[in-house]
Amino acid sequence: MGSLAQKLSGIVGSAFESQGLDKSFGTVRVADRPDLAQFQCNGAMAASKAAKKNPREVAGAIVEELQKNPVFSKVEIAGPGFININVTDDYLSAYLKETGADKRAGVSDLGHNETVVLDYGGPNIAKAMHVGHLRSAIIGDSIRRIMKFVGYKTLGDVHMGDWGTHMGMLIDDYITRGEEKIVLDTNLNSQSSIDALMEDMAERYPRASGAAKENPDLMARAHAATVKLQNKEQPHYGLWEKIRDVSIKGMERNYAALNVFFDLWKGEADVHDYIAPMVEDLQKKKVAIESDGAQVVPVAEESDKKEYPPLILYKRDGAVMYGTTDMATIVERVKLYNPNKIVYVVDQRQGLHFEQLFRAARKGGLVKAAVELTHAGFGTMNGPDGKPFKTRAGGVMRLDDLISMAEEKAKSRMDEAHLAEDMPAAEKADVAHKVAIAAIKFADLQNSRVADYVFDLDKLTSFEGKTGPYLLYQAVRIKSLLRKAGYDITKSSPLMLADVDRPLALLLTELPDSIEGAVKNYFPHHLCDYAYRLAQAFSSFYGNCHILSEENKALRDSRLSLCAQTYRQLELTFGLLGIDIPERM
RNA sequence: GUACCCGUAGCUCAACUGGAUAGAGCACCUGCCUUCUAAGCAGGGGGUUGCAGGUUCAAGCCCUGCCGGGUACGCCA
Repeated sequence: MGSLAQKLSGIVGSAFESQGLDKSFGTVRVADRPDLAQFQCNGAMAASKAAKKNPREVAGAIVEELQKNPVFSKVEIAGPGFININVTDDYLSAYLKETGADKRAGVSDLGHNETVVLDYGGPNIAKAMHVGHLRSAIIGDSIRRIMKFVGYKTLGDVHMGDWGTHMGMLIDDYITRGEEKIVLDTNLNSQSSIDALMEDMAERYPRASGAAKENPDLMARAHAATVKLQNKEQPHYGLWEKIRDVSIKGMERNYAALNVFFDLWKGEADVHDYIAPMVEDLQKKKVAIESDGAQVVPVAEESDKKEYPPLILYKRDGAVMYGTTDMATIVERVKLYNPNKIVYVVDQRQGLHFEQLFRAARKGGLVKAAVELTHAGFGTMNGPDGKPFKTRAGGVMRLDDLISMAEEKAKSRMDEAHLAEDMPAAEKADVAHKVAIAAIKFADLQNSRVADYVFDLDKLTSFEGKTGPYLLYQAVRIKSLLRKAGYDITKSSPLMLADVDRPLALLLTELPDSIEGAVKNYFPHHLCDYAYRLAQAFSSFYGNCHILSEENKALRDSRLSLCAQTYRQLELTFGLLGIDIPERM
């Protein structure tokens, strides 16, 4: 179906065709000069070359054609050859009625049920989740929700880091100190028992890892332990299984708090059995060769402007690396799901790794040429000082600590504003939680994915301006209004558009553009921008006319209908961002 | 050293991939709560888009060269 601008593009495109010009020149967009028109088409200027006429002449012919069409209330030429367009209120109303009733809110089916695997987890099972996992989870989960909505079959995979040298270090430390019982005696049904092991690892892992870096003997032992683990030898493998089970419990808690969902709870270890046959195959194809005692896939190409190190499959000591498991994961995904796309939502700093991986995968014929492999990388989350985010003490902040801090801030801010005072404690805590998550997620998602961003807890919990809580507030306000009016939120009434209504009505036609823009480049921030503009347009509308006291019944119903549609769009958009709206606040 | 990313209002960020007068939020200033939730609304000041060239009807966006910041560059993930 598409946005209103897309529909108009079809009409204007036909007008270009009737002049013997390509219909793509007819692309219509929302005007960036609302004082001049509702929509604009810039194609006449681009088409003037092909037509060998001056731009205003081309535009003139198009305008003449369009003026015959009753959907337009105004079509005129401006400046060097812009075509400015207004539509009639009837046409606008009919569009809103149609999309308001549509299951997909007017968005076209872009996915065609194609399968896409999304990789946006990557927590390490040797330690508790920390802020470094936040962006991946938030952005990746949002992309998954968006793609699912536009018709893709989506599979989100947590893809745990559970098979590398770090596990060898940790497990070797338990064994050499004879402290295996700490792991093995952990009771999976007891939160305190789980916490105890997590705390033990939180102390042990950095110490073991630091010691191994200092001491080559320890590092050699860690590598040996890693090989034993990867060969599933005991007691290494048994310890590993328990650590993994305990860690998953912690991950589940964290991801549930963030309202981040995964279809697949897989890890590097799950693909272990694919590795040997895959490497054999690559060796047979001469794609994998020996180099410095390691087995590698060279990925450099003639035309390269920089150096591409090979992807290492087996290190000199025979252990595998993350490139190996990533390759094997592609093999598994192709075998089990046959995806059309695989999207990795991973820190931008791993860009080179993914270039190597994709080249090696294609060179080895692991995926068909038509399969899209994308690294949707993101920038660093910095603190207010502009450097990577740290605790006050300079350490890495745990994810659950960060969430509690945001909840505390949300709670105290609600108290200050005397909000939710009459609520039962449980509901109040739930609202504070939703406000905190909305604050964190919106602050992250509103920035362009590729850029670094500053995470300033004080700022994003100040609850003013372009923030998650502001958006929740507007949504809740609409809901409350509709409740008071006794107007069914799913209903729609015939629209009567006065000057105060029109900006909101026009904005409501843009939803498909913002969703499609978000899908195209895996950019959720386009959706944030739309949600914010919508909330603001509503707030302005709300301030400019008093709806409940409106005496003209038809106008009152029309406005309630606009409110309901605005709410439904906000709810949909927040849903795609992974943000929950409380009933009241 | 080589490659990639970034540089936009005092601060934090947008700009629908080349369109008209570069937009928001915070901060600052002026109004608005005895009517639907003021976490709000209406308005104001604030810019040589790092610098210099180039491409074209049109450049924050594309090309070249500088300046400044970040990141990555074989046996970690």
